[in-house]
Amino acid sequence: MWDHEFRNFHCPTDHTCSRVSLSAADPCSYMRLNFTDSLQSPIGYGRSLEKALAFSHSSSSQPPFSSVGATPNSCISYSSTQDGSDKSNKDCQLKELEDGSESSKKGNKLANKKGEKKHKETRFAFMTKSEVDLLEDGYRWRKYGQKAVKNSPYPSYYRCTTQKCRVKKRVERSFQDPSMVITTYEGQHKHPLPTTVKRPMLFPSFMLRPSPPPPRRRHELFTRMPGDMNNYQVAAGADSLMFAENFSPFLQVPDNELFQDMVPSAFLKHEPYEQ
DNA sequence: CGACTTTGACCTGCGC
DNA sequence: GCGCAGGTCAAAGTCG
Repeated sequence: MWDHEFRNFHCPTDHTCSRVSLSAADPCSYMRLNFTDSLQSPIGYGRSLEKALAFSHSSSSQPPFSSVGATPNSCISYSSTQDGSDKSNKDCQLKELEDGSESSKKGNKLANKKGEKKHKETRFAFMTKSEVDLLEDGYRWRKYGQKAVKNSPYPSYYRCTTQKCRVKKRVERSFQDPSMVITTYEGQHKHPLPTTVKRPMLFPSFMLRPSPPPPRRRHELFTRMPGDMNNYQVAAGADSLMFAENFSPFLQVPDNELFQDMVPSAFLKHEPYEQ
C-alpha cells in the first residue's frame, strides 16, 4: 500500500474528478483514479483515463478535457501500465523479467520472439505554463525523435543521456492551449543528478532523488492528464480511497514546498544504481 | 570533434 | 489481414 496522501489536486471539470486511490489488492500496486461528482458520489472509473474521463463527463465523442474550456486543470497523472485484470499479473511478471534489460528495438524483437510483450515504464505527466518546451529539471536529455501525432503537432521525444538510464521524456504543447507544455516522464532515474547541469527550476521528485536541490523560485505549475494518453491506467474499484482536498484552479509550488511533496512515495523510491 | 538536433524511414501495436 | 497512429532508429546536419 502506498502511503502517500495527495494534496491540492484540482480538476475543474463539470465534475470533480480527482479522487485518488491506491490499493494493495492490486497486483502491481498501481494507482487508481475514481471520478466523482460534486457530492463525492462515484460516477466513473475505468481502465484508461480517457475512457474514465469520457465517462465522468458523459461525453462519448469528445476527447478528455475538451469540455474543460480555457481554465487550466491541475491533475497530476502517473501510473504504471499494469492494471487490475488478470493480464496485469502477467505484465508484472514481464516487468520483473525485463527490468534491467535494454529496451532497444532489437531487444524488443528478441522479446517478441519469445512471445513476450514490451513492458512500458511507469509514467508521470504534468502540465506547465511555459514559453520554453524543455523545462530545466536537473537532468540532461537527448532528443531522439519528433513526430506529429493526433492532437499534438510535434511532440518531442527525449532520453536521459546518463548511461544505462532508460528514462524517457515526451514534451508537447497543449493542443487546446499552446502556452501549456505537457511533459511526460517514463521511467525513474536511478542515478544522481549530473553535476554539470544547472539547478532545476521544476523537478518532479522521482527525477531528482537522491539529492534534489532546492527550487530557485516560485514556479507556477499546472498539471493534468493529457487527453491522448491511453496508457494512464485507471482501475475499477472503490476501496481505499484517498481524497484530494482543497482544490484550487492552479497548482503552485511555493518556495518552501517541493513538487515531490505532491508525488506519491511510490515514485520516490530510489534503488541502488549500478554504474 | 564531440554532443546534440533534425528528419525520413522503419517498426510495432491496435482497431476495424 | 490491412491500415493507421504512435514511437523509435539512425544517418546527416548543426553547433559550440
